[in-house]
Amino acid sequence: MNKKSRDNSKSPLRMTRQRRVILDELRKVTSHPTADEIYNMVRRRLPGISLGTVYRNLEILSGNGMIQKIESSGSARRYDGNVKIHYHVRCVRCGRVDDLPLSTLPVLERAVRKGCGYEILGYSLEFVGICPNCGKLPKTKKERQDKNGTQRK
Amino acid sequence: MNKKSRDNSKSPLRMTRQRRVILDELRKVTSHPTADEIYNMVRRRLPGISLGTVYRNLEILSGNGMIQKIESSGSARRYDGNVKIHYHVRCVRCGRVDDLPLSTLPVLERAVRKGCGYEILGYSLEFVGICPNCGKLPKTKKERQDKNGTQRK
DNA sequence: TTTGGTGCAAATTCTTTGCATCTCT
DNA sequence: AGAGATGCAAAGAATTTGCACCAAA
Repeated sequence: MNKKSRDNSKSPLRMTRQRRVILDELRKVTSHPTADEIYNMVRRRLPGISLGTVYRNLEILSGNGMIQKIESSGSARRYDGNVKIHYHVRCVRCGRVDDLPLSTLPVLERAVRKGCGYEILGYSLEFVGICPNCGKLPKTKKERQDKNGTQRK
Repeated sequence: MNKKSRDNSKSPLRMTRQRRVILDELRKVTSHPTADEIYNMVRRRLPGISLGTVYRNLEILSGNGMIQKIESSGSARRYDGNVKIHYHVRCVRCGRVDDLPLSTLPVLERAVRKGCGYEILGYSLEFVGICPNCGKLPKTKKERQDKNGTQRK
């Protein structure tokens, strides 16, 4: 984790065709695709690419701050070509992730830095809800069963 | 799996020995164990229990609001016997999760409910940092490579 | 009794890796 | 040239599930 600015022990990022196309495809959409979805998007342009390469590149690109990893509620990891700080809502039914029009948020970290013993690096915040599409559908079997689920709020 | 309060279509939760012991063990600790760790804790009392049963019960218990699921940063799911609302810090190095002495937090949801199209159910918030133990150790190989990582803050 | 629960093992899903071969810079 | 990247396939880790038998209520 760190810095391009201060780490000169690293070679520069090599821009292979695969890497360029992955980055390009990811920047074209706002759908926060999973690795597999990206694989399929990229495959239209580079039929021979492998899923492993997609995973490796997503890891490298996010490691370099060129894309953003969105990992949370137990489901498949998603990626975001938009690196600016912003927040997401995840649909508990279909897993879809959307951006939130939330400009600023209170500095949560300050409240935490006091005596918890950890060196706080940041926080991850994600809203959960039901997307417009799923809102129209009846509840899933699992939801009917679930009285409470992961505690939220 | 389900309702006690408002859903009368469901049978009440049957308290099997396995379920009772899992709940009991989980309530004894504050370490936010993973399913596998819970499996090992429970096994000391019920040597014949299977991991599948542990998973099934953790799912049912959290579905009934009797325990809390903590799922986030891509690593193994963890469980918390403390159902009261509180927040966690996760160590980015060792994955350990601790409670945070954070009393209240601003009502984040209000800011979001406006036009995002979702029916907001809540949010999940987790702090990330380096725990006291890991703070003493040198960086991992992975950390040295990672110039940025999942965007946070 | 009867309905849900259990143990076991196999199956899934998502992600990572070893290795021989290529290819950017 | 040579570090780093790729494709392929196999390996992993975490979690879920089918099924025949068992046990709470």
